Amino acid sequence: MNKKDMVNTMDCPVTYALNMIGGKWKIPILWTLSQNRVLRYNELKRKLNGITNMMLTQSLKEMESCGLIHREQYPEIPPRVEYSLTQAGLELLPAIDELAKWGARQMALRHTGNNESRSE
Amino acid sequence: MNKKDMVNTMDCPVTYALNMIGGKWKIPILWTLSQNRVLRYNELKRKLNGITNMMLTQSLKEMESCGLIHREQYPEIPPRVEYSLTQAGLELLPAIDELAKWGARQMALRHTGNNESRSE
DNA sequence: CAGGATCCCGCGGGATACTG
DNA sequence: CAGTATCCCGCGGGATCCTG
Repeated sequence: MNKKDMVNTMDCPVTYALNMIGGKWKIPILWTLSQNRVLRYNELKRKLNGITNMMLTQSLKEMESCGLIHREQYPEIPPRVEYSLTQAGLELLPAIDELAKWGARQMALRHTGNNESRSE
Repeated sequence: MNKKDMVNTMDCPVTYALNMIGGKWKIPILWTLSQNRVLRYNELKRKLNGITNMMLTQSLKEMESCGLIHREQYPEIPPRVEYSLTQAGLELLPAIDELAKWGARQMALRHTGNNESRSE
């Protein structure tokens, strides 16, 4: 997520964070990597159903240069590249977990039929 | 955030959540409302520097129909409309807070010069 | 296997003007 | 004051093919 979405990066840590993990695939990638300590390129691709090479490569690169993801390349043939979360990436998980818990609660309320309550 | 970004809504609560709060302005709006119990349309607009009427109105509508935001309209003249967070909206704040804390930490590390550490 | 290069389209979202 | 209505552009991201 660059340029036009860099709204108030400087004044808001939330926006700053979203600039790193925004976009269609980054959170799914983080999530997938959090459930499998380390994954190869094609493993990751298979688990992220529907992602294209371009988007996967690009997302990984951006998150790598943000320090969220670690890329380990082995000089073998055929090539083998393994991706994992860095410390910063791991520290992001609690936030994503909170989101997940909230989402799960909302989904539950949805088909319980119970929603819409006021705060005042 | 609709259509093309509805990736795996059904299988992932995180994606489900992001479908509600995705887009350029929704989190800033939630954030702003969380710091001012209740705000009128133009107050909100002034605090969200740079947002257009269209985006503000549209974001508010979507979040209202998601049950995140409560809209109270007073039959006065000139019109007066007040926005506040619903219970569901309030419950979202911990997640946003986690993001904020993480973002703040990263920003700090940034100009400390210290970044990039491995998880393994 | 792990990507790179190109082409292309849709829609998210900005600017501007108007209204009850 | 609190929105609507229109026009328009850019880029996020898909599809497809190519390569070390």
